[in-house]
Amino acid sequence: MNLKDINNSFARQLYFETNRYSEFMNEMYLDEHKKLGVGWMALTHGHILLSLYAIGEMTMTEITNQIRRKAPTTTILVKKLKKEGYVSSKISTDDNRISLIVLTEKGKEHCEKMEKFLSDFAEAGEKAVTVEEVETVTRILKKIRGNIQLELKKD
Amino acid sequence: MNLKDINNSFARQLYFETNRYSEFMNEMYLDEHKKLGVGWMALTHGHILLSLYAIGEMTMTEITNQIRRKAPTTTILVKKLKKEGYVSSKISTDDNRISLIVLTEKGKEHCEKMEKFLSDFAEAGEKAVTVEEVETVTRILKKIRGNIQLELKKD
DNA sequence: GAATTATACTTAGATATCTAAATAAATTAG
DNA sequence: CTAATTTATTTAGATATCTAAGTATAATTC
Repeated sequence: MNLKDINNSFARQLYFETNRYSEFMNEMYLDEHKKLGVGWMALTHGHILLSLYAIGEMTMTEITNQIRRKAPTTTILVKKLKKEGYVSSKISTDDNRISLIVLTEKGKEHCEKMEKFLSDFAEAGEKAVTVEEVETVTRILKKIRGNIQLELKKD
Repeated sequence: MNLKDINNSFARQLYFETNRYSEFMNEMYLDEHKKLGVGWMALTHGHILLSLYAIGEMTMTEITNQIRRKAPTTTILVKKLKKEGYVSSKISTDDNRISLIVLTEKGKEHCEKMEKFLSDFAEAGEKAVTVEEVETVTRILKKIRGNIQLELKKD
């Protein structure tokens, strides 16, 4: 297989397409943040706030898992959110190592403002594709990941 | 639509799945770079080298388009690659603003080493999925992007 | 119950990435 | 032909992200 073929390979084509989708989601969120006057807020900050809104109080480790980043990233992002007044923290009474993070009023208000956008966003998605189509995409992407991993581990 | 539904919406599910795919590709590349003793080399550095290998001489702007990053990022990445001896540059004789970037011997050797990996990678992908499946994924992701953009632009 | 190991989180340091502004050369317009 | 605009690239400054190492507390083991 030559370089040109490699560049046009299925794996690569799907990589470009999945990247484009991720970037698209990112842009839509950032545009909305700008509209709400919080242009400094990255997608991940928003993700933390919305998780807290949905789930309630969370530990740093739980947030880390939710946003699928490493622990130091969470430290920095939560510090920023605290500085801007969107969250507050307290030490767990059960375990002094654990910080419990909660939304402030300002944080809740932000999430309420985002809800309309998110809802419209989600509904536009539901209209565009069916549950079968989502499953198809998921299945195919998983299959190619699985197979590549399997084949490359042979050696 | 409530928050829980939003979080489980098609758009969001696909976002998680596409992210997982991108991250998977990233990890596989980085593992290979580590194996080749170039752990410092990010996916994008590799992308630049392989584009130069496939296309030959490129300007900074052309590289910027290839890697789909902004111009200052290209400056930094190419500077690093130059410092490490993988590329060299010269000013265009036609237009003094333009830098032409080429692979050095070391850069070519790196790409040759990567070729086996990329080829195995691509072939594992070809075995896993069909052209129809790739088209299906592409079509569905495009459709949902297009529809969300359309619906949200109404206001 | 002292010593070891595990867990939760932060700090330090590096870097890929961005936007905005600067530089410098080429092109266009009046 | 000079002035304004466009184009190619870099510099400056910020930040989200990472790994590795540090700190402090809790749990386990001998």
